[in-house]
Amino acid sequence: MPDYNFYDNVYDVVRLIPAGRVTSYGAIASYLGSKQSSRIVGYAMMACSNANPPVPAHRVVNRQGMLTGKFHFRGDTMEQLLQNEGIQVIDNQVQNFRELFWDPAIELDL
DNA sequence: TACTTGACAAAAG
DNA sequence: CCTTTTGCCAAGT
Repeated sequence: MPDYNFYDNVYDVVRLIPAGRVTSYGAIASYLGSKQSSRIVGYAMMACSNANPPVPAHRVVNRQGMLTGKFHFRGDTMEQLLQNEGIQVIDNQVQNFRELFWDPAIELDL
């Protein structure tokens, strides 16, 4: 059971993201220990649809606050989900991203 | 085992 | 602000 996979680690962090907040792939990767693994985080998100329980991938965006993976969603779009949590999204971009940013390395750790 | 792909990030023009 | 290039790591073929 203690099979520590990179994916599970990512899912765990993403699930800890509070509603109304967003984070970046790099922040998660950095929290896991390797900021350069940011791509792997996105890769894990691609398979998040197969994860149980499902992770709030809509709260994970790139460093620009842009909804890069909105096309990978099925049914509801990221903007819909984010706006439902009170996040303003315009042109596939999170407004006030700087304020809504949630860094696990700062919020969780320490 | 080697090559390709990818929901990224940072730097350069 | 935008596009292009480079690096980086894991998974799939």
